[in-house]
Amino acid sequence: MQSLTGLEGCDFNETERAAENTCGLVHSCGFHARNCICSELRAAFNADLPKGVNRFALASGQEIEPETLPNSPVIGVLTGSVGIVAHLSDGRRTITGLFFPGDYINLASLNRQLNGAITALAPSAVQVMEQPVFENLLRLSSLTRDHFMDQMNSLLFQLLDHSNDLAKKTPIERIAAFLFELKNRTLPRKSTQFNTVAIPFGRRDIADYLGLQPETVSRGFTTLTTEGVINLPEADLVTIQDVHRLRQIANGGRPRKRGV
Amino acid sequence: MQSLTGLEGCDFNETERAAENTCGLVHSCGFHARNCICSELRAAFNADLPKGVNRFALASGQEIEPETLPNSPVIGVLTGSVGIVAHLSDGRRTITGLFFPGDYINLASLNRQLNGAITALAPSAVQVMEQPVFENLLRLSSLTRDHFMDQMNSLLFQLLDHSNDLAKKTPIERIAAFLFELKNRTLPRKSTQFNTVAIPFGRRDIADYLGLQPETVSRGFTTLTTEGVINLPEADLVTIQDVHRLRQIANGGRPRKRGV
DNA sequence: CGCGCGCTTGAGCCCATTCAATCACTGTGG
DNA sequence: CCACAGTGATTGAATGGGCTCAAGCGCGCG
Repeated sequence: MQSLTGLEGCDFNETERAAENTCGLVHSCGFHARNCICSELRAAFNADLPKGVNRFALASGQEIEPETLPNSPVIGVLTGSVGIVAHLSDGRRTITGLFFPGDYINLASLNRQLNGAITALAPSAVQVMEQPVFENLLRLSSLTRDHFMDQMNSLLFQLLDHSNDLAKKTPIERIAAFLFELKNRTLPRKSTQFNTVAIPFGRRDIADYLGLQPETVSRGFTTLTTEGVINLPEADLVTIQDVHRLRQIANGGRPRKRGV
Repeated sequence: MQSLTGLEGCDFNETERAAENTCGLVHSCGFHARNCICSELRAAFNADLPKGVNRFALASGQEIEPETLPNSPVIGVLTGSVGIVAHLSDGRRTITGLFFPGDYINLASLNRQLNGAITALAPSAVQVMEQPVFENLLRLSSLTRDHFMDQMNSLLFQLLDHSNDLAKKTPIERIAAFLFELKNRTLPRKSTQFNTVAIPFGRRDIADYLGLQPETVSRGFTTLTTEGVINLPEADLVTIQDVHRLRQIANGGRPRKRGV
């Protein structure tokens, strides 16, 4: 586990980050998308960070090889963005899954293993729960059970939608859909406006997530900008000018060949 | 629910189909991929088909609109192949998810809804469990809980792999990967040989699942055939001649541009 | 048989990729 | 303070591959 830098306590700024959490607790459990289960964790184990639960700060680009983790744990994302990065034999890179604060990755699977490395796409913090602890928590708290089922199902539907994007959408449509995905999945920062989406990582990662080349992503953004659908004051900040049109595009409003 | 044809009992040939199930029971629960939970269902409710659990036969192409089902049920696939079919505004068609006997689709999600229609890609049979019944079953049987968690996680990893296929693989690579997916996910029929894969639906559906055009799929199959990697004695039957090479291809061994 | 349907094969054309250059920005050291 | 390299985003030009349109073929069915 040399790639993991253990934290003495938590050296990422918790109070600053707490604002990003729905639950608002300083000691976030990482599972705070809808229902916060911090209190459940505390009630079950009488501690905010019981034995078998550890937190790590990950630098941008830092990887966790699933095989190196003990007890096939559950990994919760606290802050930042985490992706599952797979490589083909000739080096092509794909981000198959995207995880934001509140999402979790369950590495416990009897019959199937995860392809790819868990990679921080931006400075991130994760919480690693060893499988026995996790199972205990599930057994003790029905609220947690429900939350997890829901969260898992939600992620599943998300992936189905993403498959839809990758399968038949044109580059611009994919980008439009991606913006909505970000809007839905990431919590809006207080400082930003309504229709503003912060893009949490670079063009290359966007491209690898959308099945495109970085250049194509760049071109897509400029096209959407010149058409007045979006604005990008900075490379990692998008303001949506015409939500209706953008939604139209995301839903197939920009086919390859204009219908004859 | 006019699109559903209710069954008086079960008019699909159970004894014939039972051979396809791991559990081998005549009354298959539809959740028999690894562990059979038929006995759990029976123990919990004292019946093979408790109230709130119904079976339906679906003709090829027949759809179930998720919205028309009561109590956001859990749907288990008993026989055949079921897909989630989504359409873009201009008619482009995508099969975002693929479900085989033993898989299930959980429509209970508080925060997110399923995009697309549940569609039988071949003559199929499904089991619809209303949510309350399902929850009861989960509550009563820890074995079922474990099985479901595992099944869900497995499906999730499957989808991640599929995203990898769609994002960066060339058509031929996708087809190769698809063959392995079929090989892994569908139970081999007794009558067939070792390295034989039965393709359970047509080119169009394959194309919509792999994000290609039917013509491209066809071309891909012929290319693989002429290269001696596979044989296709019939349009829906593939025998793998060179497993090693096919795996190589599925893993990125056929880039767009041969390395200069 | 004729018809329909689905799979296969062929020809031409967009358009995303590829290769390459430029630009914007950051941090480092002289 | 500027020069410099390094990184990432953007823009440009040319290519090739998958899509589109279309025809041919094989098979089951009325």
